[in-house]
Amino acid sequence: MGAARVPRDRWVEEGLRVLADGGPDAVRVEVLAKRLGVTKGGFYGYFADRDALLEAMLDTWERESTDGVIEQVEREGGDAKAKIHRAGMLTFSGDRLLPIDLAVRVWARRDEAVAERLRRVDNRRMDLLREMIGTFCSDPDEVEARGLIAFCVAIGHHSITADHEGRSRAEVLARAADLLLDRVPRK
Amino acid sequence: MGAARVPRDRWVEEGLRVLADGGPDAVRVEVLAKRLGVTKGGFYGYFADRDALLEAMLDTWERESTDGVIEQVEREGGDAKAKIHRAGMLTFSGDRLLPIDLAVRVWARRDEAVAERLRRVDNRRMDLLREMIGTFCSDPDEVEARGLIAFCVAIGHHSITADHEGRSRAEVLARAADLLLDRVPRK
DNA sequence: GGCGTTCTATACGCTGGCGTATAAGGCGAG
DNA sequence: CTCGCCTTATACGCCAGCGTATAGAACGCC
Repeated sequence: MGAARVPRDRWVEEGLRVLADGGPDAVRVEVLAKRLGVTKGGFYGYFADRDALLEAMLDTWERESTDGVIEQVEREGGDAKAKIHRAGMLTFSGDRLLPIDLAVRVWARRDEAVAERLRRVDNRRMDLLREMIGTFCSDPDEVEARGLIAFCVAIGHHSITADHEGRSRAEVLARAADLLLDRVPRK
Repeated sequence: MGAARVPRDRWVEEGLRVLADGGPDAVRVEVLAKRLGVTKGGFYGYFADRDALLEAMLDTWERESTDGVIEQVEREGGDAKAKIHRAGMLTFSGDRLLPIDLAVRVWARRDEAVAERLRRVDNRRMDLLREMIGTFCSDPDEVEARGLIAFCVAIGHHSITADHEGRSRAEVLARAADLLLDRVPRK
């Protein structure tokens, strides 16, 4: 037959796709096999068991979400607002990383090892936000508060289904970015 | 034997508990039965099938999250910031509603019927935020932006695992609330 | 073209979960 | 006390998914 010669990476990739819109419980070996047009025969040549696949998926996600995004943001320049916006776009737009991120967040609530990875990733993101916001805001407590708010909006707005009385979500978000990321006069 | 006489409500309640920390896939009839110290024998007297239970769970959640919270907020008084804070505490603190809310949000991403319910709930919450914020902010676009931000923070910060360089999460959130919910001079 | 490596197909036993059928138990009304 | 109803226990057939074993096909190298 076809003998698709499905390499290890494609199992991981397809696993992440299924994770993204079904959660970890949906990542079933035979389901992935069917989606790859193959039986599970070859799977156990790459992975000891299902858990090994989940580990590999998390490895890939962690690498892409941190080094991948940060490198790309630093490579191109721009001011703080531009960098934050670009990091947000890379991580939380696109159909790839965002749904995986949300799935991992839920997953972390019931798996300490996943929570540990997420903590590493989130801390690196907060570091970036702190640095960026620090360029236009001098009070460290306010920097922290704005950073957390920006982070919450970036990941939270995708889960909120409310409407905005005629405005588009993008319009409301643009206004929100202005409030958060532009210099504001002392109170 | 025991004849625990487990009523319909306890199946729903236990279902919500399991949903909260395992997602809809974890809501298994026999798992609930074991947790209730009973076999699944009686389950099919109350519910046609597993889906009927999930429906009932969503009914209960929707009612508690909207009318329940809103009534309680309006009953006691207070200014806008106090009301928002109280609504936030009722919905997103406590160990009951918050985890269910997060689980439903993820669930909604792959089930249109759930998404529809969530939209109803979120819109009622946004209505409340709009009304409250409108008491100290006159620009409707800014009201909308602040409302969305507050909503995002309320549900999002629970999923973010970053640390804050010595500060506690509560301290950072308090500062964030100041930024969002206090009157700020015109730019 | 042969040969080993690498991936694939198929079949198996096992567990857990669904929904049904049937029998047995407790409880309240009379 | 007894009858009938309501709930539970048990047993069943079914299917999906895991992990293993074994044999066959394709490709790369010589």
